[in-house]
Amino acid sequence: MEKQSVTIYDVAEQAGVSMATVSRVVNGNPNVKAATRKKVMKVIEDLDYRPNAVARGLASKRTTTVGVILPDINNAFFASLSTGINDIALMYHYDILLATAEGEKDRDVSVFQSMLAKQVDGIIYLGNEISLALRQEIERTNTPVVLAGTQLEDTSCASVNIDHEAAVYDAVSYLAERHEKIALITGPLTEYINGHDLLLGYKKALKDHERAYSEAYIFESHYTLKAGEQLAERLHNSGVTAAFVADDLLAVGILNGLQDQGYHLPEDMELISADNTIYTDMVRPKISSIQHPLYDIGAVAMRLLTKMMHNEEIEDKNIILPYSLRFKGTTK
Amino acid sequence: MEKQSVTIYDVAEQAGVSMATVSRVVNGNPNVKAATRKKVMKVIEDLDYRPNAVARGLASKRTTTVGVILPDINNAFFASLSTGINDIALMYHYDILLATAEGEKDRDVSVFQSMLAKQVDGIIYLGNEISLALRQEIERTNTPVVLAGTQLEDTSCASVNIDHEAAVYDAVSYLAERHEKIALITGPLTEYINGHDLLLGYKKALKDHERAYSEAYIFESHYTLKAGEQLAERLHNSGVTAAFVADDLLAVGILNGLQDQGYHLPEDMELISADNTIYTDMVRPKISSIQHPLYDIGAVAMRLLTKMMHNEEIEDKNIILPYSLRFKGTTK
DNA sequence: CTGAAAGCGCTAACAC
DNA sequence: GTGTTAGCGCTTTCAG
Repeated sequence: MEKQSVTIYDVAEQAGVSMATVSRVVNGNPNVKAATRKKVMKVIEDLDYRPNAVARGLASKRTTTVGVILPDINNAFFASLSTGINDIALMYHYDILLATAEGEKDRDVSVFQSMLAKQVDGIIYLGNEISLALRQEIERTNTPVVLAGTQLEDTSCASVNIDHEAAVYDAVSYLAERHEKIALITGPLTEYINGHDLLLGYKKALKDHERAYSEAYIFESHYTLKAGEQLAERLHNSGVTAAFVADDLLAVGILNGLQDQGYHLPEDMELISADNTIYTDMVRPKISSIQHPLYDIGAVAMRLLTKMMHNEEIEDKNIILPYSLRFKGTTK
Repeated sequence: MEKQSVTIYDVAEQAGVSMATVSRVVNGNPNVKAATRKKVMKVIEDLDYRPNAVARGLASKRTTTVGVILPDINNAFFASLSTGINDIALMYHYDILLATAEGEKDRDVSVFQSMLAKQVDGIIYLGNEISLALRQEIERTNTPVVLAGTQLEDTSCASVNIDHEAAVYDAVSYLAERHEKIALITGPLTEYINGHDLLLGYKKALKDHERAYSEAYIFESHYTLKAGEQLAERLHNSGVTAAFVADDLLAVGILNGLQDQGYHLPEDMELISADNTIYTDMVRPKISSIQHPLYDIGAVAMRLLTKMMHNEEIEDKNIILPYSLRFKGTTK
């Protein structure tokens, strides 16, 4: 084991300077004579010195690491967000400590605490929901936190978001021009977004277009292919002729379920889904969808976080990004 | 800013014991009298003491963090692998430092080095390819590294893998029972797996079934929907009546491209794809596919890594996991 | 079972 | 410009 790793002290000795000088060179501090710098660099090269980031973190109280908490990697929605985060993090030279928050209860809190223990410089939390316990943790810490894609009534915590209510409103309004009975198909209604934002936008759109609201048109499901396929028949039997689906994967399931039973879209049913992920382009007809700027949400969230970590001035810490509607094959 | 974080020293003082004892309590060291432990725990609770993992890492030389390097988060293939890694990491209480290796040249090496600098206890590298430069880095370090889903001729580095050659052989053999002209559709042939393993298995299957090999049946493409759609026409015109496609997304594109032009599967063309990701179940007909145990690869890789990190005995450090064929709608 | 003390490798005043 | 000197918060011998 020739792994007696070389330290800043070894470099200093070999170069005939002090540790402080080596540190300056390593950190690009300009207060070093060019000749000295060159000499030190040479030794660093020769000895193949690699600074220990842990020691540096302890001494400087900054780890250049940010924590990212998300519900599930296996989800194109969050993967897109992550990509935005990753690109900006790279740009600002932050590494990413990643963790998933799903699983047993309070996993989110323990994950959050574990990240604080590792002294991350900031945390981005992705997810539809945020528990009360976690909210309290966020308030307790001084570590900057940005919520991305997470709805929150109070605006005390920095966030980057989508206006779900307005998006649903637009989508349902579009459908209401031609349909009487329009379904709202969501995930668990106990989740804030499904039960609140979406429902609000949906009801408002119905009202503004003088369409009747009925609980029979609300379908609570899960974000899986299978759930969609199973729901299809029931959906059609309910008499609705159009639907807004809160998740792309679920929408694909519904589309397939309907088609497997011989129905045609958009003739028999108009469909608008939620995220315009690649899923919507993989099926035929392609699914019309709201397009949220997923990548941008991640990128903007990370950018916001860097500002907070560097104590820069922030004009607005609750950002709402615009969306658009993509009309493809499942709408007329 | 009431953030003068409480240290182990504060706890020791308040509890009237030494730092060492607090450390023992925190680390579950049994050599502490029950009464003392209780007293210390109480103070920890009262002061809301949270150990600083960075300091701990510096002192103990273990960070309980593993690095995971992958090409792209936006890829169901790697997302599945990551899930396996994540679950096992969680089980062994390791956190994950995640980084993507795509982008400019030698990004893989700089990412790798950056992880070493952060003193990760081990690294898992996911990806089809591995550069020579990175290979050298891996050899230089004492930090355990496991390659997952990465082909490598020499077996010096621990790895968990798929037998691509055999899988392709089986798939093509199956098609060869009914077809004369069978295409091989891959990503860039410069990549080891595409240009070597797949090609070998493909040729062997053709030979064993006395089917002619022709370069005209080899299609080099990219792993995107669009590439597949664009390839469809050309594929059909080439005269082949069956194809093995090395990537699911690409396969979906081809399926759609063919169907958009009025062809029917499997009548006009039999298709077998590579990874049996959810994509293959989202389209109609569902795509027949090789099923690699993606989750398991990740899980086994992480398990292997834990063994290496804990210096446990390892029977075989080059693991090959079995695959199976899933016959769905694009084969007869 | 518990305490004292020596670092882990680096940064950050503060002198010179 | 450069060196000196304290720590950062914790683990870990080594005594007792």
